[in-house]
Amino acid sequence: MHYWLMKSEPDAFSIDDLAKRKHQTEHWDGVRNYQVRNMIRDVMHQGDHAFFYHSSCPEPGIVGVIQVVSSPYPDFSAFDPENNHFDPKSTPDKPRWYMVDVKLVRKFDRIIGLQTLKQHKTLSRMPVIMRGNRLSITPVTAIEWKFILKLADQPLK
DNA sequence: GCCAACGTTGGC
DNA sequence: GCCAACGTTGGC
Repeated sequence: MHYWLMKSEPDAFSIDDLAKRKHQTEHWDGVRNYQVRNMIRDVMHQGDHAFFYHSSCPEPGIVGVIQVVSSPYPDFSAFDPENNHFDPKSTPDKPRWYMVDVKLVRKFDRIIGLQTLKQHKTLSRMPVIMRGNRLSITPVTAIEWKFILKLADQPLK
């Protein structure tokens, strides 16, 4: 069982978009980075939980929790020439890119902002708070996971 | 295999 | 819109 943090630009796909999908479930396509591909394909499992992170937006931060509800399978958006993430080197016979389906578990009452994440020493090793981090999916430790959930449920002063 | 050029990400 | 960081590409 693993924990993850999954980034998405809310302009492209937000947690509210996920909430509107059938069964509040959608495939997480578009990963085109080998490190991330390898984690999806080789480490990620059905049942894993992940934080949904909004990036490149007015208020970047963690906005909720999602769950991996499929095994990894070939990212078919790579096969479609009309798709932004089309990759002619990936074919159904020899897929290069993989994805999973994710389901909404909960949306936080408030965003756990990047600034908040940076304030806590417990979270100082999370890649997401480091400048220049380019991985759209990163592992989260059990300690970080619990700590962030506590933050999310802490009453506001 | 090196590395410069280029493209993308993402915070600000 | 700027720019730092870093991945990818391609010439050699």
